[in-house]
Amino acid sequence: MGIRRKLPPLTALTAFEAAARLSSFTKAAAELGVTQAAVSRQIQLLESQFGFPLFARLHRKIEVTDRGRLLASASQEAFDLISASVAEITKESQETEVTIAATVAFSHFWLLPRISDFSRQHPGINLRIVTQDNMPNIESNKLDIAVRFGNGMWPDGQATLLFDDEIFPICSPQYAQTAGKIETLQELVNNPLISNMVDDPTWSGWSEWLAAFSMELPKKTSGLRCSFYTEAIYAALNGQGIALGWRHLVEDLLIQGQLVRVTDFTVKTRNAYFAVVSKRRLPSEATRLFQSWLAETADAPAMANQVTAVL
Amino acid sequence: MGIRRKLPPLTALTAFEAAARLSSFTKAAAELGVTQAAVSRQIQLLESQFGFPLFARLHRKIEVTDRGRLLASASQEAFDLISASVAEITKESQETEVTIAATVAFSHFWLLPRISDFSRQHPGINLRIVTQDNMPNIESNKLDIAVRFGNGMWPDGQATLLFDDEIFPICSPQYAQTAGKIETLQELVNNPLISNMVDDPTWSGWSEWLAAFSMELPKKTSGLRCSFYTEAIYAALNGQGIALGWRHLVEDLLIQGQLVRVTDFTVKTRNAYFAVVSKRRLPSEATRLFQSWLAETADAPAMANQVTAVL
DNA sequence: GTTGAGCATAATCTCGCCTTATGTGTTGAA
DNA sequence: TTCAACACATAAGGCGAGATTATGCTCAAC
Repeated sequence: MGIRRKLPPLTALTAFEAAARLSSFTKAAAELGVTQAAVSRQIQLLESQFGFPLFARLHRKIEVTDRGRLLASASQEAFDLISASVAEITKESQETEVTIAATVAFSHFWLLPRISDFSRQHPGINLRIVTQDNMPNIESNKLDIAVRFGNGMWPDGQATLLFDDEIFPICSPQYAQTAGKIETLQELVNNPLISNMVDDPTWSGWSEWLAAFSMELPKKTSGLRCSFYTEAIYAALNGQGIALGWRHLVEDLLIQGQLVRVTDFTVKTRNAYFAVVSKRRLPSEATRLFQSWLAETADAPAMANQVTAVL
Repeated sequence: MGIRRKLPPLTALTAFEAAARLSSFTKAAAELGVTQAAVSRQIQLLESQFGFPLFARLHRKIEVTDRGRLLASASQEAFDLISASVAEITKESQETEVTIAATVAFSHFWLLPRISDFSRQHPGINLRIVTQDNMPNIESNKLDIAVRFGNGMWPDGQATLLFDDEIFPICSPQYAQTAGKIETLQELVNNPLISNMVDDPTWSGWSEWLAAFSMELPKKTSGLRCSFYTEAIYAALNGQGIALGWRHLVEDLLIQGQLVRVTDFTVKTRNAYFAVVSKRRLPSEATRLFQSWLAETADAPAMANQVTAVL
């Protein structure tokens, strides 16, 4: 459909769209700043070109036909689209605020511990972080950047890869000491396994993790069942059992020695973390700076000396 | 935004859109059937009006700027929208096929038992029924009508109410006889309660139904747990316990005496059944006929003599 | 250095679109 | 019934947006 499409005369279409919206040639003419006759002619032109009427001429009013209604709604959408785009590229705001959306876990364990580094580099830029687990819509929530986990295909924005991830069991050093050496997955599942509620289908829980090694989660398992991933990690920090650690989320805690890995078994996730920006909006300079900082920081090795969130 | 929007010259915009898409003024000119100079002038006009370049002029090629890219993508979408709409209203097909989407339960218990009536009235129209539980997209699946359960607000189409619904417990006559009289909800929950898996948030299960009477579903309940609603109803028909009956779905079976109500407790649903048609497409005569048949039949009382699906 | 591909610029023309003026049909008040 | 008023249609004519033709400019390739 892209190439060689047949478009009706667009000036005529604007006249038609206004007339349909206002249900009046005269009002449409006033809105467009032309005479009523001009609108009448333009619409006749369209109608003769299509070969059917767009309006039913009633006594002192007009009424769009079914076909006309369809065309009017499409035209209105189209012109709104153009108009919004023009407004977007025309406005020259020195935007100093950047709004970022991320999940609770990502925010807490990755973004917030690192964010001060960005603010130090760019003191003039104000960051607003929207922490929300269900995927927010970029347009309607006025987001500049959303950090999402998935396959990189989203309809509302352009995604750039931050990093893949992998998942492995972790626990506190104390717990590891008392539990003793864990060699097999069978030994592993005899420990209390800390899990959390998931409604995100891309998220992996214990049963999916074990399934990667063709193992089933035993019917009867002990271990906490938390509402959020953050709580699961804190439970592990408190020595209450073994949780699933997502590498980039727990890396700081591993380096600081607050968590340890209990086995070498690990699962690489099929999905990955992406930074998503709107297709519709022009990224401000501040947004662009944040995006490149995000990409750089995602590439950089985890920092041991990093101060981690409230512990 | 609707009124008095400021649009750039649209002919210039078509030139720009083509140039951006083809990355060449010359090719754009060829596509539009004008000279290269014309395209060049139009784009200059746009640029001077905006006050910034839309293309970076490189040596033997051009490259859209960031702002240009945004405008180009919006323009392309807009023109595609118009072009599609024009194609839709221009085509004059005597469509004789109507494609209807509905859930498994609605299809099985309501639509299919009644459909022959429509075919008898309109032998020339071929019906294609897409039975699918997750909500299909109207545009991409080329649906003419979708029957949906919800609040009537969907972004992709215009909904007209078919009927409200209510939910009450039902079982087979044999089961009712052996179970004896059921007066209270407490007696009710002591029976095996047949349920089915739900992922639809608008769907109500036993716990939601009981909650309407400020009652909790006991932790320990007996009763089958089916994958689909249809299976739950068949389980009830087989006398395996008490299921939740949706009035319009089980009405035929009630009238035929294959199912009976066990209590007068009933819950009116907040949502309702709607027939949804695309905003983008012009309903064919056949579609319109089917839609009015649907509305009439939904209004009509249930028919006892109706032959019901394979039993 | 010469060539040539692709965009810019200038001068000119023309037809698409607007305006003015008037016609037609319907309605509602006198 | 009549007539004024309102809303869209139609006709004639003018003007300017946008097309054309012709030529210039620039830079990479040979």
